[in-house]
Amino acid sequence: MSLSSDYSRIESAIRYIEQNFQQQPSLGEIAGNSGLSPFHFQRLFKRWAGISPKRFLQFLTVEYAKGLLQESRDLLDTAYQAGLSGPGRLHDLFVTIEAVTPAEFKRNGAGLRIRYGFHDSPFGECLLSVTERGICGLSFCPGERKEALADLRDRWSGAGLIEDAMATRSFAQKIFEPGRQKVPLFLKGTNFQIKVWEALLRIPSGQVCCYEDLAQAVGQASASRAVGTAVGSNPVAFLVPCHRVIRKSGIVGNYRWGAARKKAMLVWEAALSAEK
DNA sequence: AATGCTTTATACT
DNA sequence: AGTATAAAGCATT
Repeated sequence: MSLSSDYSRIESAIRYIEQNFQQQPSLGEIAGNSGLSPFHFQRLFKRWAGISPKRFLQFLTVEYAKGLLQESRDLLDTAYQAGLSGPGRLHDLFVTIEAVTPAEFKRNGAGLRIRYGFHDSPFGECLLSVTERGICGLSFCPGERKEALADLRDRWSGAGLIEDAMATRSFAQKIFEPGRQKVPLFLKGTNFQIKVWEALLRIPSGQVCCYEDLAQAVGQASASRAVGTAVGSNPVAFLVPCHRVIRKSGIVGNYRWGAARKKAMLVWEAALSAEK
C-alpha cells in the first residue's frame, strides 16, 4: 500500500474533522466516516505519517497551531542572522534557487525545454516539471491533469513542453524523502514574489509562521495581504513551503490546492519533527 | 478598477 | 465563545 493511495483517506478524514469539529467527533466516528474500522484507521496513520490517530488529531487543533506560531515568532530573523540562508546562502539548505533574469521573464521561457511528468506523492498525484536549470513547477492535480498542465503552459507560454515522466521520476522520488539531498529550483516571478518565496525557504519543516511575520521578513510589515497573494502564486508546491504560512489566529487558512491538503502537509511534517 | 493563501476592529448570535 | 461585516493595506492583472 503506497503513501499516495493512503492520502485520499487522510484527506477525507481531515475534511470530516473540519466539518464536525464543533461536536468533537470521537476516533471511532472519524474512522467510520472514512469507511475504516478503528483498527485500520490506526494502521493508516502509522503508515502514512508514523503517528497514532490521537496525535494526528492533536496536530489539527487551532491551539496546537498557535503554539507553533508562538515558538517561531522570530524564527525568520534568527535563521537569517545565523547566516544560514541570506539571499546568497540558500544553497546551504535543501534547495538551490535560481530566478529567471528580467529578459527571460519577459520572454516567458522562449527557447526553454520543459519536461514534465505525473507522479504519486504522499499528498496525491502531482505534476512535476523541470528544465536543465532546475525544477520549475510542482503542483497537485486532484481533479483534472488537464488543469495542472494548462496552468504550466500558461506560466511558461514560450517554452516547449515535453511529457517525459522518465526524466522527472528521479526528482519526484527525492522530493518527499525526509532527509533529502538538495534539489535545484528554477523560479520565475516578480522581484517581490521571489523575495517572498526566498523567505518561505527559511521556515524549517515542522514549523509555521503567519503572513504578517513573512511581510516583516521581506521588509514590508504592512503588506501581509500582498504577501498572501505572492505566497499563493508559488509555482513549486511543497519544496517552496508555502503551506507553512498560516493565519495569525492559528487558523490554517487557504491553500491553492485545498486547505485539507495544507493541513495534511503540516501534520505530516509535525509528525516527522516530533519523532526526533 | 478589481482581486486576494490577511489583519484588526466592531457588531451580533 | 464563535461568527459575520467593514475597512485598511499593497502587489498584481
